[in-house]
Amino acid sequence: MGRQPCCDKLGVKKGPWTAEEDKKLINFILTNGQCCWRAVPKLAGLKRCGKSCRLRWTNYLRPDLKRGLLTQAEEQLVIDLHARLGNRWSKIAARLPGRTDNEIKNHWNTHIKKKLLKMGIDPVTHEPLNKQATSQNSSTSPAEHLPQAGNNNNNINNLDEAKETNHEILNSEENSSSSLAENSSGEDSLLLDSICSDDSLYDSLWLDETPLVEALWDTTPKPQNNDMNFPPSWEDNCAWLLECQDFGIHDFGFNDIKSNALQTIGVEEEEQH
DNA sequence: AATATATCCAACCGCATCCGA
DNA sequence: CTCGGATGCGGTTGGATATAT
Repeated sequence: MGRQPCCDKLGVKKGPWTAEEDKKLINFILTNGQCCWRAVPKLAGLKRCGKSCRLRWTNYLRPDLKRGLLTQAEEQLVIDLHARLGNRWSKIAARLPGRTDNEIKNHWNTHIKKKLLKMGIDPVTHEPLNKQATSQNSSTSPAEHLPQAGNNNNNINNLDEAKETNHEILNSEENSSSSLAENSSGEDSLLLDSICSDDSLYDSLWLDETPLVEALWDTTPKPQNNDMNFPPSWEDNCAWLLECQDFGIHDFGFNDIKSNALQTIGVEEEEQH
């Protein structure tokens, strides 16, 4: 009854990844690209299910990942997008280059939610809490107001209002949290500013279209591509990845990521012995 | 210093969706 | 059109770490 679990085979490992496993997966993906995940464990010599490999790669090992806390601008963008998209973390993550849905989801649950509550804003509806108490009957989660295919006039019409609200949040945070402001890079601020000041771009953020900002970063396979083929966009644009396989990638700004990964591998290997 | 409690985040689980046969 | 396999997504869990008592 029901679907068989994908990882029910004996000998399929679960739990935290070891450095050795990371190494195998990194080497495999860098050499062969992201092909069908089901085949990856076997081909890479891993005793994991494909799902687990995909998750490990997309959430942790991918070289284009940013590390560390979300900047203020990113956080603000997450709030904006959450107000429109609800808990559609992958959609939100798609608008934040180098961030994963898991990361954003975790950050939302641990940081942003609390911040909004502290400020008297309901993190689900993005309405002021006291206002919500009076209009509880009609209020639902933002996701429920959302269009399935991006044509909800209410949302479009409310963009300015929502933008304003979110700018207020941003501004009040600037006053209350200098550390956040320090964390926010100039690039991020510019990114957010340009997005917020450009209505068409801002509107496009919550439509199911790849924004210009993201297009510059997008290294993921396009959906229409056959997964068995290494996506040309990824390979063509990231020839460096293949070069990175055997030597440093410090010239590309990803040095922290891979060297961290490999450092971690080294450290963990030492610890294990 | 020891213990309890809170917080964070990587990873898992199960359902939804996509897509080819 | 239907079915079944593969992948994607969002919710949840559990272990590690930080903080409070």
